[in-house]
Amino acid sequence: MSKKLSIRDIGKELGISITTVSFILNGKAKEKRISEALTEKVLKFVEEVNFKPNMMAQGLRTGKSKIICLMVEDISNNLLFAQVARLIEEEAHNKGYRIIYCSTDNKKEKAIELIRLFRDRSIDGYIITPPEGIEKEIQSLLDEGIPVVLIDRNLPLLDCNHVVIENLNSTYQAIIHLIENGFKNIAFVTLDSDQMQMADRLGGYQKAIAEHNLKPYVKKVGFHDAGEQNVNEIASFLKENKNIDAIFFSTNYIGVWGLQAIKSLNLRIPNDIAVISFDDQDLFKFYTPSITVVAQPVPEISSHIIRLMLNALEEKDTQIHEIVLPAKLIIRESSSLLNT
Amino acid sequence: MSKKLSIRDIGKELGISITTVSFILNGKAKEKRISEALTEKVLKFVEEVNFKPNMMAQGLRTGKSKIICLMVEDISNNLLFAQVARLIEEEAHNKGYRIIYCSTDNKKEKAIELIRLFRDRSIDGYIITPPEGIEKEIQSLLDEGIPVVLIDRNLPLLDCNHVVIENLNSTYQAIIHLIENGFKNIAFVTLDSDQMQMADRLGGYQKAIAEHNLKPYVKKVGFHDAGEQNVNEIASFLKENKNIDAIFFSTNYIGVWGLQAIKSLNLRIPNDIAVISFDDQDLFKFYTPSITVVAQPVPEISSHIIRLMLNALEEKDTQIHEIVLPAKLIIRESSSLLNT
DNA sequence: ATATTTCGCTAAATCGATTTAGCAATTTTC
DNA sequence: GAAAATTGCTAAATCGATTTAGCGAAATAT
Repeated sequence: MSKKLSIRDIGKELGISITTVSFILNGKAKEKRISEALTEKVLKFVEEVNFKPNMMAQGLRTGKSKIICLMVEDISNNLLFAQVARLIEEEAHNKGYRIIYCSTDNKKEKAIELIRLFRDRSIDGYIITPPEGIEKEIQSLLDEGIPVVLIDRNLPLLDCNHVVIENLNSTYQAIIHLIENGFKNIAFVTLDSDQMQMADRLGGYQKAIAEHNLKPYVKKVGFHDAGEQNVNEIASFLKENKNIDAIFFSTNYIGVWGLQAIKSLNLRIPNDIAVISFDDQDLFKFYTPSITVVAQPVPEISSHIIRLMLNALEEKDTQIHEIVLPAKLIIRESSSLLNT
Repeated sequence: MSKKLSIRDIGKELGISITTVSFILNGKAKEKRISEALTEKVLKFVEEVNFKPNMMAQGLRTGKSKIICLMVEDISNNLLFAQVARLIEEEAHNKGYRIIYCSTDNKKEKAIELIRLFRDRSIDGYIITPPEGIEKEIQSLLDEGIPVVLIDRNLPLLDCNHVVIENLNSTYQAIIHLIENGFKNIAFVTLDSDQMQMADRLGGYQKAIAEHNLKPYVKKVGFHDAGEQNVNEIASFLKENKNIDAIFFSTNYIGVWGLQAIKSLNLRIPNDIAVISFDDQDLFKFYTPSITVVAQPVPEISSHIIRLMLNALEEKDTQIHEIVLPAKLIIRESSSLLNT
């Protein structure tokens, strides 16, 4: 291949100034009163030689990198994040943006470090699943006018774009579903965390339980470095509360641990214990019996995320948007005795 | 926050030239005979004010973006890719590199388009799961001296770094395991594709079958846009070949389809049909019965990938490396009648 | 004591774009 | 027909780094 072209080469070749070329390429031909004839000539030539402006030079001059940072809990752990990554990718590319990713492991320190790392590198926008306690860092991004979209959970202290689901209500509906199917001693297993989305799911559970004068059974487990230990903890919890006849797992990986715990105790689903988990995945679909889930509308979530981000980047929309999407209860075999 | 510092500000503040600052920051103090006293003073000051050089300016001048492109089949589909993404992330960051990702859907045209898109934007290196037919594009990257590491599969026409697993031998071993457990009519379900890794897996199957004078049963299905159709095709295949007593699925998603097909026919695993799948995942671990798999050593794969890439980028190592790692047969309940 | 080398540092060019300020030529206004 | 406005374009500064070529002072050689 030949050496890379610059805007200077284009100007030289056509016998015009680089200023003119730049104006035309940036769609300012009209505004800058460049004749239509010349405009077309330049565009045609640029197309012909397949000229692409150097991003570094553009970035240096404009201060924009055309890069969006996708900061998730763990790109490999919760399928949700990889799916979002996949779904926002194409639209970003279409608008000339690239996406870098990084994983926080849901740790405050790591998230702060990553934000600091990237903000020195002129990232244009951030899509973040925020751990608790990074409000200050995010606020300072916002103060600089850098678009931020929080996803999966919100930071209530912050006035920031976010895309979340109806955690409280969808959990409430799921518990109601269990209650309507005759279950009385319904447990709720969640993370030991104050994250917004978790608090809301717990809230939905508590609301349903309180409304029906049932006894709450809440078990909190640690974060997911400790899979095996969490399986044991859930098993112990079930052994200590033998009257539990239904159980709700507040995330997909807790659901996986829970199924292991139930298997280890030789309990039958749903006869001995009914099961619902948050988040859908192959394992739940094809488990025997299949597991009822609260499924997040991943495509809708993703399209909202990227739309919010691109609109903010292109300054089409400077308002703050708080998007709350409904989740869907997908009823399978694990949550009703009638089905088996 | 205060405005962003530049190397010029540093120089002004300390009363020295920006040249000196640049030399020191680039570790060329010794080489350029800057006194130790000044070197330390500058480093201390830079640390104090937390100065970070502007990547755009550096990139413009040096032609390096400090960005690696991770081009996979589909970041959300095969967990393998998301895991690799996760595992290479940290080491790349440590060395000052960021990672952008994109998905080819295993389509030649899309891969070519993406490479063209990114090469105009000075990406320093590419980690690619190549679809067939993009040899020319990759060769032209190589010709420009841009490091490329192929992963998951190789392009045999190319002299290029790659990290793959022993597809042929590991499949061979898995089939031998079935044979040793007394299965005689062993089927192999794979993609309708000539990709290297698939060809090798088929080769391993054929070798084992031929060595034991067994009858081969090979079924090829389409790519994974058509999940339901593929389930049906596998089911039909099994109905047409009722004497099949064991089946090997050559990727994880084919494995998932296969399990659905087997379930739809009400066949019991392993009594009616033994099962082994390539690639491990939760579904196989926790399925009832648990599924024997050929598991890829994802951490080893990932560390080789990023090491090859970083060494090539830092020009520590200009040799081409062809890394072939062993995979591991994880024997579970689905592949032996003795276990049940 | 002078010529040469070494030391310690810097001025200025450069990468490739954007953008401000402004220049001739032409057209309009009165 | 002269002044004013518009048209169509460009020169040059700028973003913030790297890097080449080189300068004056001090150290060493002769």
